[in-house]
Amino acid sequence: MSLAQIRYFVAVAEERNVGRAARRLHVAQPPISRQIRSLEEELGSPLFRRTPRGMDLLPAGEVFLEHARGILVAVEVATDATRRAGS
Amino acid sequence: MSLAQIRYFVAVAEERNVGRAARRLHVAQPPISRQIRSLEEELGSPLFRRTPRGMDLLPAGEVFLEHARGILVAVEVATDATRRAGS
DNA sequence: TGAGGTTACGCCTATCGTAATAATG
DNA sequence: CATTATTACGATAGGCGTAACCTCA
Repeated sequence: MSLAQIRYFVAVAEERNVGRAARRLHVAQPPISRQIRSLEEELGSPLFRRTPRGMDLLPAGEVFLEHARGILVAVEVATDATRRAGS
Repeated sequence: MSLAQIRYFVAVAEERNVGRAARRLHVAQPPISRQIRSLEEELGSPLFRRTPRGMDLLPAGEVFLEHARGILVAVEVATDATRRAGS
């Protein structure tokens, strides 16, 4: 698992659409699609249901989403606190 | 910043020695040394003081260490909770 | 049949390991 | 001068983007 995968996941979960997530993150769709699949494989279960209109969060995805947001915030907090401590 | 960098950092901080951290993580010393330096550059300040006997945590390093442990735990918790939810 | 997700494929960057080098008490 | 960290360097793997393809209401 990587922080990029977590960021991609959160964007897709919030946009419910890979293409919009890609534009928001300034990357192409395929990297997002691949990283989401890789994350699902690592976690052992699908996080989204694919529909012709986009991506619907499954229950496992909802669980991961809450934790994922916390991880990204924790990284920011760690960065800021360390930068402050180093000045 | 990557989760690998955070794991490398925690190992070095706990072992106070790059070589021991490397053995513990089953990688060679140079990757650890490089990733620590890269992390320090990203955070804008050194995290360790280099001595001929190893690595001493600086104040900024102590700050980062506490946050870093929390991030790694959060990743584990997120993984376990999601695996459970998907079963 | 159109909107959106996925696969194929080639490139390119990042990371690794081995070996050589530096630094310091 | 021994111990430890770092730099050099070549090899490999992982990630990205473009283009082609699939899927389903």
